[in-house]
Amino acid sequence: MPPEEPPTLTLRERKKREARRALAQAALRLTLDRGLENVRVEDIATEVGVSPRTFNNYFSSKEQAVCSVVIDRHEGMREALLARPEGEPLWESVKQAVLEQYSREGEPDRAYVARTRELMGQLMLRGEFLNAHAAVERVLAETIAKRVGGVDHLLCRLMASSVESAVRVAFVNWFTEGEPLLPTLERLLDELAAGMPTLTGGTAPKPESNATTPLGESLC
Amino acid sequence: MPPEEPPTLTLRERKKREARRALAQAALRLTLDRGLENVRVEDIATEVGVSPRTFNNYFSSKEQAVCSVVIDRHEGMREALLARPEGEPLWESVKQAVLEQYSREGEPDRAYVARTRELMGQLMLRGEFLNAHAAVERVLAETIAKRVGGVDHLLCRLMASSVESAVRVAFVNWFTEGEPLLPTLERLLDELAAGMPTLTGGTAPKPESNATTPLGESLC
DNA sequence: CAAAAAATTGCGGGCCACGCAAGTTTTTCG
DNA sequence: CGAAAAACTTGCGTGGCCCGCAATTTTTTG
Repeated sequence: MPPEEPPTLTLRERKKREARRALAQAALRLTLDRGLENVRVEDIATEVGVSPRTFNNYFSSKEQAVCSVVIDRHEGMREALLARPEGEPLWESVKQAVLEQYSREGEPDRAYVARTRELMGQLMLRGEFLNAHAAVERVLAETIAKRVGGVDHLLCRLMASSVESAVRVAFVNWFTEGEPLLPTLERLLDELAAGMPTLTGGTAPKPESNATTPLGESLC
Repeated sequence: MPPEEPPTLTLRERKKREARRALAQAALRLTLDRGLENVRVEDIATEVGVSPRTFNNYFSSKEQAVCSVVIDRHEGMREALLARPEGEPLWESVKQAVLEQYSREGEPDRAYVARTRELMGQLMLRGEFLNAHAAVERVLAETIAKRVGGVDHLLCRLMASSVESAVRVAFVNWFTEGEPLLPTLERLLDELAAGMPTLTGGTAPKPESNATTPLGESLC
């Protein structure tokens, strides 16, 4: 008998994950090469060596397969957030967790920038990409709730949702303007945490003492 | 010759708008009655008295037709925002504009709550609803940019995006918890404007002088 | 009123999602 | 171990959707 006894991972389970992963990757690769509309389900299935029908056992659409990469991101995000030290301010924790997650993936490949841009456009159009982000958002909200003691779910969802907004905006900015992702992301999260003083600078709704936003003028 | 000379609205144009509107409404009504999966394109077309092929001249999918109601909201939002007085603080303007728009539509029909919930579930699943929100978001960002002088587009997009986040969260809260929409919305927008002090209250990232957030304790 | 411009419609094709009923692989248990 | 059970894969067939194309009808224009 084999000495390896995987704790809770039956062989079946491993195979399933493997297949799913392979399908998602194939879908992404083919889409980056040819554009989404030139990839048939049959192509993806063939690439992995599996029947088209089987593809639909794992994903109910091409778009879903491509976006599953985005969805899987939630795991890393949750772990990163829960791993932050106890006493740290919430916004700082969230910021670091998000940055950590996105720096782990690295700035996307230079050669694929054009393709990725195209892909993003298509996925934005079809709603599937946004849908995927919504999934990440739910997990993030849960995690935030756990982090702060889980009282006001509404606010947790708001925070998660607006953080995802920042991510999306930064992403779009990256692939339309070519500016690096992480600095933009950091800046946007800081703005969020402060109620966007740079925009509202001259006419802050809750200035109290708006000594923190005099330099915002240069941009707005 | 007819004495009426519509300024820039040719007859053709009116018919098109009418048809589009009729199709969208039919799509929404049927979906609320039966659920999206039980509505075929053919049904919608028949309801309006038009060929199925024509439906696809106006909308490229059922989902798009249903969501066009959401998209049309952007018009009202833009006007409302641009109509706010000059000197008003930006967050206040945005808040009032959004509230105005959503109070104009009125709290949704009691009888349709259950149906609407179901519909939202389906539309959330298909990403089309989120897609529609993204469209509103783009217009909102533009409008905000115009409002503040249009310099930092990135921040404008962030603000628009997070405002839409608040709207979505309030909406979901409405149809899952049954709480009234407008008060929730107002509260969420206030929280956004202040960087969500209620959540981060005890551990604000940019306290400077955190004399503004002592009362947040009650919730968090 | 006639020619031009624009919309509607039917048809045909390609593709996609999924239910169903074999067939195959993995797991379980005596 | 070895057979029954459970889980996954696959082919087939169905219904549906989206869209290009070309013919027809409607509206506009001069």
